[in-house]
Amino acid sequence: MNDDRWEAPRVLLAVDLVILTLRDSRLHVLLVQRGIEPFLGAWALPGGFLGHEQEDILAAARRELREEASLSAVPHLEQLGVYGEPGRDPRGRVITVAHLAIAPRLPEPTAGTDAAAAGWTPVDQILSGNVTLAFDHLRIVRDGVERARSKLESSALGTAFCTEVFTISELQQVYEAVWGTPLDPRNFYRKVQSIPGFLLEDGPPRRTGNGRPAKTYRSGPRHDLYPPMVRSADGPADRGAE
Amino acid sequence: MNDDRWEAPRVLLAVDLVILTLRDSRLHVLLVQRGIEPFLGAWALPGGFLGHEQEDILAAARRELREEASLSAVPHLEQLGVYGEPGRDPRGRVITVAHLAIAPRLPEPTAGTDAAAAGWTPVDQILSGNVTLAFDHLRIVRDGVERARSKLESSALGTAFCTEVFTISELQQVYEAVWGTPLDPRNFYRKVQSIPGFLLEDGPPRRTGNGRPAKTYRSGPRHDLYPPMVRSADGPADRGAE
DNA sequence: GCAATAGTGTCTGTCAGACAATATGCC
DNA sequence: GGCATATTGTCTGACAGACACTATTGC
Repeated sequence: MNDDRWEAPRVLLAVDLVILTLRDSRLHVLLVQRGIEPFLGAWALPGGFLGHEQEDILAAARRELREEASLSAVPHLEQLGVYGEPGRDPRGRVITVAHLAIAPRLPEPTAGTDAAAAGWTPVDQILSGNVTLAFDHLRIVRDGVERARSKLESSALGTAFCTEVFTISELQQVYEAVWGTPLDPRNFYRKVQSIPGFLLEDGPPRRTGNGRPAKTYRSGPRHDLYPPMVRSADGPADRGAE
Repeated sequence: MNDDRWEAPRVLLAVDLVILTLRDSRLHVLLVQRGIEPFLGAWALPGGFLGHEQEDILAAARRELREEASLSAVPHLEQLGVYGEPGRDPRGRVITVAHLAIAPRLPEPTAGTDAAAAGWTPVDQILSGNVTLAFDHLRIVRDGVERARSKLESSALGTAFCTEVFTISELQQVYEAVWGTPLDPRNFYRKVQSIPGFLLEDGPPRRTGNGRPAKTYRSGPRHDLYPPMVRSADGPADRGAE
């Protein structure tokens, strides 16, 4: 750190949330319509400033999660990164710590204190540029989705999109929605079964809607998957070069 | 964001650097011995407060890299994460943005303005707890090393440890040192060759020390490796569960 | 029976790991 | 030649992707 006699600048610290969920087999993110300046009326990620000087950052994120998504039991929450370009906020130097939250299908949110409206928006709508976001929130959403995609490969994060008890085909729908790729149900079935500690069989081995009832599972103790799930590697072409 | 009339708290913003390099085939990290309170005399990561209110975070990290490691050409620098538990610094609420820097063998550093001493320390000395670090810097080093290990798999980061022109066995030493695993030279040779865009052949196909001269290469245009390098998967046992 | 979904078995190409064999330098 | 390192070739087991087939439900 630096010299003590020199006065270091202070900055405003915010947290923002990329809350992802699945609705009718598509990946959605929670957005709020801003009710205050700046960017009044624009869509933005839910978030807010640190509540008080001693509040923990993760605790602030959880608080916003409760306040803006009325969600008590937090399934998964992790730090995504810091976004703090000077000039990103006209109110002064604001540094925001973005967080990624994964949740099973949540109820339709209601507008909060600073938001004129709130709602689930399909992620592809945002990534394709059809919805414009305030601040640098487009980039944050992009980073959050990419993080979710890659964490699906190496961790049991996919189960966080599901209810506590789920079937393998439900889990498959999660992977298909987040990765945006169709998967072979039979190979998927074999794959997830072969990863030790990923899934635990649940009591009554039946349930479901139309055909043969499926066994039910719950998330196993292993959070880091080994061997990992791998994306089909179909497009080795368009992967980032340079 | 929140209500405008309410006064949001301000925090001190710092950057810290995990600068990794290879010295005699072992992974080292740059540490400085603190010359000021708090933790006077303790070893810590190089870093410092934001220079002025409008300084970009990455620019601040680059500045510290220059100042504390006397390094002009920055080979690789990326954000590692935010560390900001309340109480981690007695001077007040300090949020630090940790960065990961990878460099080829650097000269022995000299003590900077706030540092009584500076030096390269073997990473395993730190991870095994033989060296005690100030603040939460042990955790930051741990996260930085883990990030470097996993990025070696999916990106061309390994070449950032090498000089501009290098041989394949030199690159192999990088992988072995960072991963802490011996690798078969023949399979390694085939593997890196088979990844398109990873390596470019350099002009004079000769050089080296004792046996047959090796072809020389430089880093190719591809930064994301596909297919990825994979760690031998030897220990599926001790991977993190629960 | 038929439709629909769940779950199993088998084949095949690819690839990582083991390791033999060859090439090219220095002494 | 002898040693050391670089580079190529071959074999083998594991595994992902394709896909035929069986099982169990509702109608």
